[in-house]
Amino acid sequence: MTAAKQAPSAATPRVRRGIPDATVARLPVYLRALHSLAEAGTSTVSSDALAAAAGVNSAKVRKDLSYLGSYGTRGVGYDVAYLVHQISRELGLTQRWAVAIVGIGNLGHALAKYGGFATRGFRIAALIDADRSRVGEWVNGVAVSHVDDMAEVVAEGGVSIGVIATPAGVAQDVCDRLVAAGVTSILNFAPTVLTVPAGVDLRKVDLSIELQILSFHEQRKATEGAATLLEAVEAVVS
Amino acid sequence: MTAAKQAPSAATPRVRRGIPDATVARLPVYLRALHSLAEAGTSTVSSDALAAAAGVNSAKVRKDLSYLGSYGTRGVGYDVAYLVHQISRELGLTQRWAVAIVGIGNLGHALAKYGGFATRGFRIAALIDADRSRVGEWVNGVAVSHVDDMAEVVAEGGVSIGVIATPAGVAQDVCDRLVAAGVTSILNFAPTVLTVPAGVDLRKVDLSIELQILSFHEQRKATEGAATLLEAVEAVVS
DNA sequence: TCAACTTTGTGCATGCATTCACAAGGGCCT
DNA sequence: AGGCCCTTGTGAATGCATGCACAAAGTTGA
Repeated sequence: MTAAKQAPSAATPRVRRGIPDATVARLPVYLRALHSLAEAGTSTVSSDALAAAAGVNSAKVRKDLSYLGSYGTRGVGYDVAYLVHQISRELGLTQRWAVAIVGIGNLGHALAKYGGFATRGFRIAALIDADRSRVGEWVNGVAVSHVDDMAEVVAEGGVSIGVIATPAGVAQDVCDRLVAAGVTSILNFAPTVLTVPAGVDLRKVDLSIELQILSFHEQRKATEGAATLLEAVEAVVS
Repeated sequence: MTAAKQAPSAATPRVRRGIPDATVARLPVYLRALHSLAEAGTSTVSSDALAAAAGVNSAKVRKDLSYLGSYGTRGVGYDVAYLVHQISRELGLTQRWAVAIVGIGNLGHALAKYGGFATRGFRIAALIDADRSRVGEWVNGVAVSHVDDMAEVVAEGGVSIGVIATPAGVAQDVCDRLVAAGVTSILNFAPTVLTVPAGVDLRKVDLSIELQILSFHEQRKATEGAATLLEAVEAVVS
């Protein structure tokens, strides 16, 4: 069989998955909106309605969904349940990923108790901390393990995703240990830049950066009145 | 004076601030790296070194910084202290913004105790919850107020930034109340799509979405071996 | 059966972001 | 003083994302 890329005329099932990052980032939003619609008893949804629920443009919804395949019906819309299934499958949520949370401070506690993980396809398989006085404590039905036992805990739990909620100073060390233990995806909450070997995915959530971005726009708004006035004057004068 | 845009030949100070969003999002990362460098006693840094510390490309650093002005010295690099000052000013961090956190559950507690806000230019001016049994509780030196008193608390504290850490169901209502009270920037942690009037900035942090994106890449990795093998075979055959 | 209506899927144009590559500029050493 | 070396700042090219606009396709009603 020749490569489908060069010969798309043949009725080959699909060329190859090349879903853009921006689309992947929006699929969970659609998924949540679809779950809401399903609970409300809606069985069919148009791209317009889904776009409104997800807070985006309807053309974007259609283009995003078209990357998954042609799952809509023209003149009708998309079947909610079927679309939930397809997006879940594409995101890999049909299996339950085991997650380890490292750093059981305020944020780690909050994450451990956060219901949103369990309800989607994630299972908190391990809680890990460096403080021995915290080891053995139970949070949300999971016992806290010591960081020195990370390798065993990760292996036993089949953990593939690690969440770092430690102070910045130890985050890279924790990250290295997670990778050494076999974790291949990391979500970092520590306010520091981490480096990981190729093949390991890394995402970061930085609370303080989000506020600083808001600060920028807030300041811009404060000076906006004067600035737009100035621009208007310049436009008239020139 | 004619508009500088049409006549850049004149020695006008600066055209007008048009800093790209992508650059604004990276400035806090540079700022943090620069703080580290300053603490380590470094007084001058090249775009290469800063890029390494921030985890990005050096061309990107130079282009980002060039939007702020020409603050570097050719052949030498950037003065760390001066750059910290310029970025802070650009981000509006020379003033302390007052922040209100709404929803003092696990996440709200964690945010209230998070030191990263206070050390950068933010002051937690109010903690707000709907649960009357929680009102009056002190968290990190701030008393919890009831949501019905939001307008007064926001006005007294001069709050311009609101953080929503409530359950999804009440997030839009809380958001509306914040806006009515005069808040013009909102950071939403609730897993739901919020709508705000024009003139109000909205950013969201969604823990579960981040995990789902990791899940996508994790699944892709799992099937990658087979896929690349298939592609290799196709390439040879064609 | 056919026409009118609705909604998908996508080609295309536009704009934004990234990255390369290099000229311009400034310090340092002889 | 002058040349060498280093680093910035930026034009230009490429790639990615967005959103318009419309043909293709399917449904509904007469």
